[in-house]
Amino acid sequence: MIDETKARSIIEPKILKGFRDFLPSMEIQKKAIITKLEEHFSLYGFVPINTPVLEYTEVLLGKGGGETDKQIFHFKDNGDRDVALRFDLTVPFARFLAQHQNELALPFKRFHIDKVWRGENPQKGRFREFTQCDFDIVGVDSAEADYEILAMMDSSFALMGVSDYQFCIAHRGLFNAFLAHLEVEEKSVDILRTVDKLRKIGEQEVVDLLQNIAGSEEKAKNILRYITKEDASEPFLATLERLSSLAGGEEEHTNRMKAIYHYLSEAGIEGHFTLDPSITRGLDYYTGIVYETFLTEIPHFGSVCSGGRYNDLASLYTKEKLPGVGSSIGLDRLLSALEELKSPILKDGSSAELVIFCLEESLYSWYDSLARQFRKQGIRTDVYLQQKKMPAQFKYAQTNNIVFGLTCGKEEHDQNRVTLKNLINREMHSMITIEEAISIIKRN
RNA sequence: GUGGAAGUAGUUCAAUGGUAGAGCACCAGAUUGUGGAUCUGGCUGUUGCGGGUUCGAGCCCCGUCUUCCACCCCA
Repeated sequence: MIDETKARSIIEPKILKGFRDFLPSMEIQKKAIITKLEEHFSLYGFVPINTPVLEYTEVLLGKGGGETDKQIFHFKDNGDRDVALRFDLTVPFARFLAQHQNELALPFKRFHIDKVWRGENPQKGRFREFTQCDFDIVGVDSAEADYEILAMMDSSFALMGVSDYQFCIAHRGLFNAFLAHLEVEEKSVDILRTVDKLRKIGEQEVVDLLQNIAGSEEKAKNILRYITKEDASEPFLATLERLSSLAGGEEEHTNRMKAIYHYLSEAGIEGHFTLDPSITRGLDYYTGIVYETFLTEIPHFGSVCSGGRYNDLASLYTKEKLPGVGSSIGLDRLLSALEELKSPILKDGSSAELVIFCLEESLYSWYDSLARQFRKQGIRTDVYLQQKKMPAQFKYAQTNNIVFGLTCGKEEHDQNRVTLKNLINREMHSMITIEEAISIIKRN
């Protein structure tokens, strides 16, 4: 006989850089949050869609060029087609809209929670495979739509139990008007990227860089004046007026922002939003309001929820003009951040609420019938599948964070009673009826 | 993709170029129809992987993989 384990060569179990396994404790929490968000979006009348993980490379790259090219996973499939893993959920959504516009009623409100892939170098909170949670409104260009997305961001964060965050918002259109007023709009991409670094490298560094880009110290200082607040307490509307006049008395975008702020105030949530003109967003398809979300204690983690208005996203795929506004929550980054913060939101997930211990293997059928009765009541019930000594069974319950255990043997079976134990405080309820056990568990 | 630091048991960490270590966790047995105990015993491991230098490498050199950090960009 050949020793099989020795004859067979073992393949080293390993996974790719930036990719991760999720153990039950983490996956249970992630699934719970996703379920909550899905229910939440449905309450706003949003509908779920899905798109393929793999698309034609040309579809995802669009006009191509830029950073996306370098970060996208692409390869030839078995039929020699150029294919790519989706880089975000927004571009496939644009393709989806162009392809199905006749089947959809506008405005169209959709959400999509799924994985995306980027060939970036990983760091803490930055992965090559991660889950995004997108929600968008397409087919309407109005302050009401802009506001609704912001309101949903706010209620989503409240729902997830996250505290100490700040939604930073700005207006790309207003900023572009300002750059045009300064006559440096042809440099806008470089300027946007530099401005974005303000909170990282500081004012002086930004001015130096801007001076090279814009051509004069005067213009660089003007840009800095635009992107910095007079002081931290400057009110939203005062900042807005100042930006408007710096942009030469711009009205259209300013009025939009005023209207959005009005709705936020009426809803009583304006305090969660800061007008931060240094927020610009690198992606060049944004045309209106833009936003990023930082956790107060760890801003270096980067934005955990961002997005904005894009008034011509589907233009690559259709001649029809489809304005939209949307937002994306970085679920994996948010979870990493909460882990870093040791957030109490991340309680250990449990596999079940009740475990039926095995005291007598011969009573298995009875255990199973008990389990069916508990499950009928919606109680997640686990049956221990072999007769092991009790410490081992208790340990099993502990590892899986199960609160209640049913310890029943011949005595209980003969009297059709059960003995229920709270495994946390070790309180025993001996020889009670199943109905009593159910109500104790439900009360917990 | 570029640059820097690190990688030792399941985990937290030790070991001058000279024989693989400690706590916790885990498994088995010792008393069990009720626990986190004690005792005994055990696995704790090709020192991330592959080469090189050396009589001899966890340690020095090269490559590679992964993690973390910075850049780039971003969720």
